[in-house]
Amino acid sequence: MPAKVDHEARRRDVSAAVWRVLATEGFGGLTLRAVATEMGATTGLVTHYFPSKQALIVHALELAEARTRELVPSIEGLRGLAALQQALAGVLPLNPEGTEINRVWVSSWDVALADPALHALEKARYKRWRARLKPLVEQAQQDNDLPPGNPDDLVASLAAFTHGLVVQALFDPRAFSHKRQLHLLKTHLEALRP
Amino acid sequence: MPAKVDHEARRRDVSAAVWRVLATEGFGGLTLRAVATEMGATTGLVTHYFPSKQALIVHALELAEARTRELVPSIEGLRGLAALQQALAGVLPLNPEGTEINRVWVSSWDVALADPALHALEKARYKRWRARLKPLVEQAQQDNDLPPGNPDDLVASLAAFTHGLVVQALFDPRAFSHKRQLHLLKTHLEALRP
DNA sequence: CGGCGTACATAACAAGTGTTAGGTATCTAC
DNA sequence: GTAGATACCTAACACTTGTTATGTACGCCG
Repeated sequence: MPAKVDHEARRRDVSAAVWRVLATEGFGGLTLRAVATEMGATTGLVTHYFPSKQALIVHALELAEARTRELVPSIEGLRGLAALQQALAGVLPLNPEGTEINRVWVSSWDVALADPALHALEKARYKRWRARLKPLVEQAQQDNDLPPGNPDDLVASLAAFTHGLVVQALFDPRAFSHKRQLHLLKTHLEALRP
Repeated sequence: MPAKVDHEARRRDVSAAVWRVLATEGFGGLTLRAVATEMGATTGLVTHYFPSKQALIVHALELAEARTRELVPSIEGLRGLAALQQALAGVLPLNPEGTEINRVWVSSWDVALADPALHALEKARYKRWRARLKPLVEQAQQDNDLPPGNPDDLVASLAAFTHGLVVQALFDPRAFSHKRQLHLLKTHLEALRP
């Protein structure tokens, strides 16, 4: 069983190329050739690591989720509203990588809405995100920093606010500077305080 | 100068076909052939009314905006918070047509992020939407139904909340029933009341 | 009725698509 | 050193893509 190259590492190289293509061209521009030339190789290499384009897309989406998770700064040491604010701010396009990730994310919604399998994946991803936010919301409610009521509703509303802000910021980064995004988030959370 | 067919009417037929394709396949599936077969014609007809695919895309986006505007129910007789709630609720995917429009809308963000010209159009569209909401927000502030402060910030936040809700509802219509969407909107506005 | 310009079908085009099949080099294991 | 498996390139495949040119039918104006 030969192992002249590190299979996993090489696969990550392909991943990186996929990512770069997505960040610049969006899902509409994701082709095997684009990925191949991006890493100075041929389609043969790409298909060697990913059996089909569908597999490549799925992988790209997993990648986006993973990157999102590691982008969001640690909320260790924080709890309640402060942790929540940190968690939400971490999703915003406040730096080049955050912008990149969100571009990929938003751009994926086209394929995700058209393809049932991807649709299901995206739906599950949203669910997971809300589940991760929920305990923070509940803490904030206990601290009387957020109004009482169904925490699931609050989580959904906050997720909505955040992603809606992401989209607007992507299309008009000038009007939605980093400072303003954070200000909007902060003000929004304060306005909700009972 | 012959006029055996109503040029404008025929053009609208093409429009309708474009729309049906977008609603089912998204922008990724928008091709001249798809439009042509959708209306039982050939690519020759399509190109006769739209010189290029880019023109077709631009037209499709204008169509989406027009449909959105006529979808939103009249807010005549209403003012302030009530009008605002109505205006925002009108954007939500609460019926088949609303769902269709939003699907097209969200799906367009892929191409819109990748193409500079479309990017500019989308940015302008967002700006127009916020401008239309602004007077309602200001009225609501005067009525003390919304907290004081920069109205532009409030508008952006409400637009964010609404569109973020749209996206979540598109991906999980079961979890975001019509009733719940309206409930979330109502609760959200109430929570903002000073 | 003859000419002209519009409306569209037909069809070809070059380019780009995902997928698949050899082919070759190179390493490991014996 | 030989056998076998992996890594990757080359190249072809069958389509699909947007665009363009050609042909034809047909209503209007003179």
